[in-house]
Amino acid sequence: MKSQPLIDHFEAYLPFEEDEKALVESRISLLKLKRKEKILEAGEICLYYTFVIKGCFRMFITDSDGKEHNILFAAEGDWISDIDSFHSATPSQSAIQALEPSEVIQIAQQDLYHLYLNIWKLDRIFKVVTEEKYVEIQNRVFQSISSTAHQRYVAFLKQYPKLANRLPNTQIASYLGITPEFLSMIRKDLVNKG
Amino acid sequence: MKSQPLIDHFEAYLPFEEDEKALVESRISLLKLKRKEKILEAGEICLYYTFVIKGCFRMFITDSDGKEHNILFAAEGDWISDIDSFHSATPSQSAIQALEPSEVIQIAQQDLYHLYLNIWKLDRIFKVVTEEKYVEIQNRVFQSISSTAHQRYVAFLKQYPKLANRLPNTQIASYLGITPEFLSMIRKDLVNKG
DNA sequence: TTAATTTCTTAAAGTAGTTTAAGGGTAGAA
DNA sequence: TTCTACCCTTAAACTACTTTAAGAAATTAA
Repeated sequence: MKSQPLIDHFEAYLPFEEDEKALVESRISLLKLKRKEKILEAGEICLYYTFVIKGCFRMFITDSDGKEHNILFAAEGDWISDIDSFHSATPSQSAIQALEPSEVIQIAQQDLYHLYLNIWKLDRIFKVVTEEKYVEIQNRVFQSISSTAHQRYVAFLKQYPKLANRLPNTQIASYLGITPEFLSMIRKDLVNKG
Repeated sequence: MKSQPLIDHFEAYLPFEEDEKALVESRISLLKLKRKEKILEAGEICLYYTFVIKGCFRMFITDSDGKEHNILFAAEGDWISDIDSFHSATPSQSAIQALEPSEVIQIAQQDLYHLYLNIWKLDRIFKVVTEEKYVEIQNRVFQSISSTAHQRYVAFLKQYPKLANRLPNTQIASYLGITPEFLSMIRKDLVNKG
């Protein structure tokens, strides 16, 4: 059943009946992506909530000088979408791109709303999922506002030890809000001074 | 009825029955605060979801050098709480303080959970409220990551024209992530160059 | 109304992080 | 296997923002 990874995810919050599982199964689609493929381009409307089964994605924005800035990463078991664009049906400011060959489950807007109306549990589950995502991004604001780049890099290593090994430093630098060159100097300092 | 402003807020999303209103009424409390009074200290567990009826609050963190950094503001009709601390019952990293004499409605954790169990609409409403808060903080990350302080100040003025007049520049500078001195120079530049 | 406190501004010196440039390393594609 | 595109590092010059200091203006408390 193609929705099994998603059902497992939901059942980590609340148990599901068979008819509920079947309804979910009927309203999702599976997608495979190559490295660098995008599931959302800046300026498009975000039409899907995307659940990562395998692989890794980045959400990023491009500033007025054409520079890309990573907002967040999503790996196995994470949701990724531009919530603003998805719900308001306005063009997205951000883009979402696979950093590795990846597999995802997608739910289109009208299907998600249909599921919300027919499975009350999903209101509760997505309330909690959104709260968790809120906490994640709030902690990102805490760090980016109150720490030096050096402290932020050390914190990133602690918080995402797996991602730190999977991602190229250019992507990490973009997430930390610094240049790859400056990250290089930080790494050098860390080796020298412990 | 002390819960009227909150009921009005809820009914902007979905209509409520009389018994639902009565249940809400029985599970909330009203609180008045003086300027500078805190509803949450850093290190405490956030015990309440707080809805602002009148006045204005800031949520801020204190870094290792003792400097305060504003994360967000909340005025009439906004919710404010440390969602992480509230749900995980762990000490809050942030503090919440009134910037003006204020009036709020508070819901304690166990009361909110009781309401969730008895009024299904609240799962949906708080899912949407949290999505809205997520979008707000995501836009903050977009700006803080991809703009100069000058651009961020101009964007702040456009986005929060009412707050810009109500708040002292020290609070705005802390939100923008710059010193009040540098904000002063930005304001001077704006007057000179348009 | 007065005193106390906070707020705003200016300016000079200092620093964290950027830019530019250039050489060497590494992985995916053909 | 070789090419090509990307990735990592170093270093010098540069810039956006901070720090410190100090005086004037505005708010708040008494």
